[in-house]
Amino acid sequence: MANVASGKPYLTPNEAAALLMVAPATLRVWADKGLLKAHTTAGGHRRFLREDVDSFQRARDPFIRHSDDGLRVLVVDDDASLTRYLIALLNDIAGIHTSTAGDGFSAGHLVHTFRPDVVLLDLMMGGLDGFQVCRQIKSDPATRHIRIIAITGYPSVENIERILAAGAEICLPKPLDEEKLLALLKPPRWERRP
Amino acid sequence: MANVASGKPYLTPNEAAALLMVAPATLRVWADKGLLKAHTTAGGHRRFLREDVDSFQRARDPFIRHSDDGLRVLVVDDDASLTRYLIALLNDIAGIHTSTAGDGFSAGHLVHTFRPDVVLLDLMMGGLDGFQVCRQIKSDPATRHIRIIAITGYPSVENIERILAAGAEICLPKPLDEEKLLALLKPPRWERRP
DNA sequence: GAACAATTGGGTAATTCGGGTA
DNA sequence: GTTGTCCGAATTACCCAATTGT
Repeated sequence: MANVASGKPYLTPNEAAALLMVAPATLRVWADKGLLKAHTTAGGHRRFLREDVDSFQRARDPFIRHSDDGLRVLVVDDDASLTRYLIALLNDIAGIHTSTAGDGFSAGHLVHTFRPDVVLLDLMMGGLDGFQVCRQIKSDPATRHIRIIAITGYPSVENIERILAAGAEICLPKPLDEEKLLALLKPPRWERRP
Repeated sequence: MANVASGKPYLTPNEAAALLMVAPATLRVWADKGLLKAHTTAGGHRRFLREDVDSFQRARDPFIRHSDDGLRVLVVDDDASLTRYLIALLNDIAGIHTSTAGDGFSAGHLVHTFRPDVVLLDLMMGGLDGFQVCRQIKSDPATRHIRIIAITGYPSVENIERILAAGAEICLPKPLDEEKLLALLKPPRWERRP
């Protein structure tokens, strides 16, 4: 359970199996054959890294491009000026695709149609409870893997703890620290392996 | 508040073939021709996403009826008592499955995960613009087929015209006329509308 | 730390799948 | 254009003790 940020850095067999669209039993076979890199806990249970699963899938499924042609970032905020600023910032970086939602329905819609890798989520926007949104994204197996970076103008200890408990990876205060944000977006699971 | 009904996030060839009402062999042909989007497992087996199967089917026959196991109704309203009442009313009818959303995000989420045939949409709920929701559902090819029944406590001529223009099928005033609602839900749902 | 529910591993048998061909 | 059939291969179901997480 000890890890750096808050989200789980690994996938359990069930989660990995769901991602690869296969039964857990099949995953064991693959891992045993050495096709898919797996780590083991002290008790012998398998744990998978997202990047390993991704590259495994990418190597064999022609229809998976998900992480192949760019990082997909969804900005959820009703502050149009901040949104524009963020989009401009992110679009300048090669390989980042963006989309925005200014209301709850769009956010819920785009989580499925845009299929973001990361969501930049404003905690308090009109008519939208960021905590609940985060919890919902994390509770659906189909969207659980999406990284959530919370943004708030009220970075109280309580707010930060709540959103991390809801599954967010980190909570950034406003005004945003550009470099920090970009550093968060770029490195993790973005390197490609042969 | 929002119950999410989801099992496996993917379909095996047999399951997909059953949904499309063809033999598995036919599915292979379609997938090979690229007509139906298919993922492949490491061992070469095909896997299908519900959403891909649905859109394929809809492309072949826009008037086909999808859920064989009953009418799926999504109630979008933040008035918990009205919601409970509606759910109780609808659940009494054999063959009707229900789900509810009390906020915008849940609504956007459930439109994709619950896959309703009909949405009962409150026009003015806190933080949610019913007109825009309606417009969004109707503008997405993946959800365009969903019937929208609007509900409002302010059935002004303007409101009614606006929501119908946004793509709703009808606008019912509050308090609800039970019989009218049920009459709308029950018989016609695969009649062809031009 | 102890208790409990959910998940996992391992092994084998049963099922489903792909590709070629009719 | 769709389906049936055959066979080797891939995937899955099933059992229960052990591990994990809360």
